[in-house]
Amino acid sequence: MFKALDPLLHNQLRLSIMSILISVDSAEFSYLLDKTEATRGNLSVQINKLKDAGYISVNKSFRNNYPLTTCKISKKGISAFEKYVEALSEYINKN
Amino acid sequence: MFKALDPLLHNQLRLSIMSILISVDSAEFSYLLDKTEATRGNLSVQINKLKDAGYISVNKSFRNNYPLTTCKISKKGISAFEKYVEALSEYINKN
DNA sequence: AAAATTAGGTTTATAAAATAAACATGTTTA
DNA sequence: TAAACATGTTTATTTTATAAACCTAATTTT
Repeated sequence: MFKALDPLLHNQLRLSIMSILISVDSAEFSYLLDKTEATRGNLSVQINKLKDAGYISVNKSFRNNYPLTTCKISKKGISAFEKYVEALSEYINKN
Repeated sequence: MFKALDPLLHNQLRLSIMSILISVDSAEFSYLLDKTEATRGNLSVQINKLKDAGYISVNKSFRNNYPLTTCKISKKGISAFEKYVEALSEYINKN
């Protein structure tokens, strides 16, 4: 009756990250920090979980001598997100 | 930017329970067990959390000599559910 | 030029939550 | 009357989320 909800997406911070990434080309760590209002530690952990799942790719470089981490959603991430939204609609569309 | 997601509702089993209860007058423990496919232990725990939050009321009686637990969503539960759905739509409506 | 502060994260330790397994209590059936 | 069933509850374990502490290097302040 109820489809499973991808546990990786069914978390507020990770869902926020994915929600942002799905509507931009890519986003910097600081941008995600600002938009999600998470702590740096938590953001770092959740970014890595999404990366490990292959839902996003993470690029590390330097800008003005400072480390710069940039995230981008992957095809797999997009389809997981879409699937999650579809599954969820089963729960919340009280038909 | 992102509204908080009521942690009580942001759980697959509790959300399933609420999703069922919002569309029926009341539901028995066994019915919820069947529809959610949860274990009895997990269902029991989550029902109690929803009850403690005032999102549902729980009635205990007997039928054919066996215990019978019946659940019903409350006004508070309905509005929490609606609020949750609204908050969630912020995350998943990639506008 | 040392000390303090900022930038940009990561790692680790703790707290909270989810879940299954074990238990409880009574009932029915072989 | 012993085994199996019905209906949950409690407890113990595993998983997860999160914040605090830490790290490295760059920059600013005194």
